[in-house]
Amino acid sequence: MPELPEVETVRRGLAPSLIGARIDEVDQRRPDLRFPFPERFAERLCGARIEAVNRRAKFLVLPLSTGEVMTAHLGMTGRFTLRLQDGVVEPGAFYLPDPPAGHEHLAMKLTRSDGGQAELSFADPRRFGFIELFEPGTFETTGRMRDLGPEPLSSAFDGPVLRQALAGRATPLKAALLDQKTVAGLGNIYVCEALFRARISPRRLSRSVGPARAERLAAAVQAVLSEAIEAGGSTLRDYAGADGQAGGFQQRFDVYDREGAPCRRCGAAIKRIVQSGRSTFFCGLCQR
DNA sequence: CGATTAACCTGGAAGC
DNA sequence: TGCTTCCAGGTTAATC
Repeated sequence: MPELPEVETVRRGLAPSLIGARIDEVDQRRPDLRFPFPERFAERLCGARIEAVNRRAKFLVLPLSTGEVMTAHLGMTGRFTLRLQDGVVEPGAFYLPDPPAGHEHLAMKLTRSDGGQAELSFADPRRFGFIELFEPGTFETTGRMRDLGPEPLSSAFDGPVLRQALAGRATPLKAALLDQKTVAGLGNIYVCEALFRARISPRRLSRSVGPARAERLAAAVQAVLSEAIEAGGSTLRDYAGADGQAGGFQQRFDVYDREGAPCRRCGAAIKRIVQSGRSTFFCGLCQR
């Protein structure tokens, strides 16, 4: 389901109920998702409090009172559902309707910071998602986290940084931007949309991006991600925000899933090609 | 070494 | 109404 804006939307929805909550019970219903659950997973979580609900790239990041850090990646179809018990639902509290039957792989009982009870579950039909636990002090320097590129919406990302990350690479821009080492958090939708806004061809070789194009592209990445977050993400199939509401950004796609439709800028038909085994949508006239 | 492809899974939509 | 094929927001192991 998710690229950076969708994960950020989920983060914002979950945070009010999860921050300060204590994990009372963990019901792990299978040994693995995309990867095995962490060793002694339930044991390490029970009794811990969730100290913050953060995001890094497409990962939700939950620092715990034990010093360990839990991370969750939603893969393509992962979804968190929060059920609040009777009597503690407040106006504005959120609730997700039932997740896909038969695919709730994890459920945790929580006591919220206000004393109310809640259940947080993770459902994922395709099981491309995964949940990990980092021992104290090892988050950001271990495993998958270590190799992530800069956060696109942080001051660590700009035109020169992007140009440097692309320098010398023979791969098409589309593939380079999907690579989480180049910049962290983009996926198929927002790569297509950012390239359109920057008027750069997805087939252009990364090493041919000069200072001007790098500047346009970095700005386009930041603009499209910011606008998508503002709209609550994009809802195509499985994804809904933490409050169960569909995102709205899919209404504003310029190119993604618009094969044959007129380019909003020049009117030419939007093209679809396959790169790295995935669909790329672009305007063959506007994007060079 | 870097760059491309195949594989991991399920379900929904489209085609016959 | 089936049955088959294709496709999907991601990551990574294997292969060039």
